[in-house]
Amino acid sequence: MSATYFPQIWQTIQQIPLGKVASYGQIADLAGLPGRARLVGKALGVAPESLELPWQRVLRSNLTLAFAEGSPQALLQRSLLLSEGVVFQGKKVAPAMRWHPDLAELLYALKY
DNA sequence: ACTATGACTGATT
DNA sequence: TAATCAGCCATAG
Repeated sequence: MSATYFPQIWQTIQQIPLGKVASYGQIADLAGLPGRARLVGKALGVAPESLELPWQRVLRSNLTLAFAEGSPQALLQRSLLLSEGVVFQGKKVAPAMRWHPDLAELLYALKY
């Protein structure tokens, strides 16, 4: 019972639709791991690149990027999001871009 | 066993 | 709006 959680987290992140964003805590909740937002960050950090996770769609609960402003990673994330149509309001992503998953559909998708 | 450390949060000030 | 604080909990050393 430890890194066993990672696949579940990765799968949940895969469900984030193009042009939408979710917070670390939200992913943790959806993955059945309430209160483990930090674990989500960890899981992303160690995720195999072959999974091609939409990591850029995961940000803080206040809709800001988790990486330091101006850092290479933050710049990349920002451009990736912009390229898929995500709208920014200053440093934050527009609230309307948040992902509101249908629980039934999500659980169905995660069965596989 | 203990401490430090996060791609975090929510409440409080 | 912004800074602080206290929880959070799996990992690493």
